Amino acid sequence: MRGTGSIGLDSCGVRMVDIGKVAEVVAALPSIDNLEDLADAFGLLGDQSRLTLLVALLEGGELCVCDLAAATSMSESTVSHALRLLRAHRVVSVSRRGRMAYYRLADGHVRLLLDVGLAHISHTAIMYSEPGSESS
Amino acid sequence: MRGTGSIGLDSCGVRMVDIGKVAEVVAALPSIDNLEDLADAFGLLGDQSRLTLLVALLEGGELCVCDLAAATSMSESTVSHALRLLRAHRVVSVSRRGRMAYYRLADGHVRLLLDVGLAHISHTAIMYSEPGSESS
DNA sequence: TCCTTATATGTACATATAATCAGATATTAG
DNA sequence: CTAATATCTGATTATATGTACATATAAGGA
Repeated sequence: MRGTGSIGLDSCGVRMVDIGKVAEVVAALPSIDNLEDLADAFGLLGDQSRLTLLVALLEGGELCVCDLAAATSMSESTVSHALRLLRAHRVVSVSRRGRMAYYRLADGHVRLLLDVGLAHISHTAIMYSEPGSESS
Repeated sequence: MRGTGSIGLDSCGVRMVDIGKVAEVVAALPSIDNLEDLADAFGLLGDQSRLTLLVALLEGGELCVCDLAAATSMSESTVSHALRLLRAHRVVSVSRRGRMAYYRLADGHVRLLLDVGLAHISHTAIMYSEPGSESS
């Protein structure tokens, strides 16, 4: 069921070229919820302030708010707001000792994504991959 | 130079608790430009429409605009706009054959990030990792 | 208790972003 | 050339998002 090349309409009138392939892709797509969650996670990493804080935590292991602010040249308020969001999404976790709050990465996913991302930007610039023989 | 625990101010009056660690983190942080690029890349994946299109391309290999629209239940215009952004950032590439435009993933980085992300959402939910002994 | 420190929060504002619609471009067929 | 098809683009609008400022909470020290 591939490469039919047929042009057709589904029952709702949606135009398609390769009906078989579309069906294949639809079947392979994750659920809307999963895609939403994943987009959400990527979105959290898609802001420079938050990403910088996370990388700082990746490097430093555990840092208090004011050290995070110092290390990233951000205001403590900005840092606190960003951490609140990250906290809400369980990306970082806090240990309160005395009047300080020490943050660290709490999420294995994000740690891996950060590693993958950092590994590639350190390879100088962008690396384009060959088209790749895709598949059925 | 770790765990000094000293509280101090730098020459510009920035408050810090662990000066040594802050210096360490600052030294280890990627350049602003790199962080910007990385945040940018994550940001592209941080939208459900774009992410869905990219996953569709990851599964389908190469699809024309109308098939992408059909597979993702989005309007062709929305798809086209999203693809334009992705094209501008070299995340996808086009082959125009006749009056059709066939898109595919063009960027090895993104493919890897998608794989990592998808692998983890398929592991049901979130996996928390242990704190990790931070370093030096 | 009062004052200072460390962090958290609310609100407002300014900017950015994405979806939609209408129209433009480009390609093929007749 | 004209008509039809596939994709692209621009403008508008609605919503989301990041940031700054002011204030609130909470802890420790005098």
